[in-house]
Amino acid sequence: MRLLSSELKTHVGETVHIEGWLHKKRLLGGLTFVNVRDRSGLTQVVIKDKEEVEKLRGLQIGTVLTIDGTAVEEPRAPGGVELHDAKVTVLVPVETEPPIEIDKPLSHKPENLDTLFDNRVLGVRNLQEQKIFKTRATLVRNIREFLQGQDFVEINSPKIVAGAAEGGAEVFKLDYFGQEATLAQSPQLYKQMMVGAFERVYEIGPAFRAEPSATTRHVSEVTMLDIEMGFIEGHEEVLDMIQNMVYAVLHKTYEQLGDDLKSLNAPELTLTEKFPRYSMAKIHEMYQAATGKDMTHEIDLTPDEEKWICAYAKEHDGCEAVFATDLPISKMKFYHMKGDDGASAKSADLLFRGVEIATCPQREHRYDKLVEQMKAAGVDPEHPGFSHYLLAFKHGLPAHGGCGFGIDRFAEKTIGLGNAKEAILFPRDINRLTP
RNA sequence: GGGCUCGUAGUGAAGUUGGCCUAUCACGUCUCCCUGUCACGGAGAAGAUCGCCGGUUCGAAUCCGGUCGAGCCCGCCA
Repeated sequence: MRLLSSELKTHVGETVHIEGWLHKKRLLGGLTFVNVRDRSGLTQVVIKDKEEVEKLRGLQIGTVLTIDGTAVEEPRAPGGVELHDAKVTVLVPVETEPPIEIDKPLSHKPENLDTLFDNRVLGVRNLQEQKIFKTRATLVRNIREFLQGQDFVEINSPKIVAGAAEGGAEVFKLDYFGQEATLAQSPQLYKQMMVGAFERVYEIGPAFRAEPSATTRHVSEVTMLDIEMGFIEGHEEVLDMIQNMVYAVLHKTYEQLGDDLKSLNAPELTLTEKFPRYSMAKIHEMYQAATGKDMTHEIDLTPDEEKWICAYAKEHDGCEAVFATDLPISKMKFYHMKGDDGASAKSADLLFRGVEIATCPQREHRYDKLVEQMKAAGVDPEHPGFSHYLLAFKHGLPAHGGCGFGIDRFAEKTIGLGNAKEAILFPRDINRLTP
């Protein structure tokens, strides 16, 4: 019966059997320490029998083995328990040394992330690297828990779609049994349609962007959290929901994984329950006053402004998350709702630790207005790709809004990494299609 | 798409105003020593035609041209 490393402390004094990977050997002469890795962590095994140690001669990290031994309480051992009188059985011997470090933290210049990604399969055996992906998984789990607690229904929309429904961004085209199809760049239209059924829906899944972007923030296959909620009283209600989610999810994750985050050098969490909100115009103004650089002609925040306003909000408001509200109408898509002033859209970007992680607009839910905005945007409402979309509106959609929220960037910034790709197991960008 | 930068043992880095480079260091690997290590320690060894092609020069990791690969920034966005 196999025990996990985390279970040993409740089996002190017993003869136990563990299975895992050879993670580290330390030969001290008459005494050898062997670390065995399993899904719950490391077990320290103490071997004095020279014949048992010889079984591991020439075998590299990654060797699959079992150990039978006695669990002994030992304050000097990591975790307070170790195995004595160990019998080693090698199941899968590994004689090739790993191409990258497994038993020590990895280090790399940004230029050499390539080595990291090329060897990702083995790199994630590194416990430090694993923490990145366990953190990411915890963030996602906590997001699901929060949204389910708010009566959101998780949906899955198709990723193979007919034509560029949304327009704008570049899409990947593919042959679909003779028809031209594209990979979905967002579940946007589908989640809106589903408001008519469930009021509150969300989806966590891939979105495909064929933009030839090459930055630390962009990949061509991105994991998006899409949220949409109906019967809102106003745009503020959408922002409140997202703010409350981010606040709850980050606090919970920091509580659950505090030690891991610390060892990854993640920044201390600095959040207020209410995230500060500044209009885009106000940010341009404050940025100009602070730096002398005039960005008021920019329709969006520049990356430098995003960093600046986050630093400002942390310093001035004690919060690392901040909303940039009242996005200019020139940035508005046809399904967004115009602001009351007519010059802005009811939309806001959520910025966290220097980067945009979500866009949170209210949608235009009135059929006639929507059709009007589609025409104004050069989108043909008669196009077959939009008939089902409009059907939902014709048969009654309440006021609604939501967000597109980048999971990759959220994980990256939570951990304090320098590149969103580091938070993606197998990133896809202009140059990378494998592994 | 535009701009800038980088390419040196399996891994991470130093060297880049040409000569002291027969290329340095750390990790890893191999051999030996070591009974409480936990980034163990000690002694030794192997491992690099300095991305590739060409040029300048008495002499090139270093300078020039080309080429391939990668990174960062901008645009765009999550």
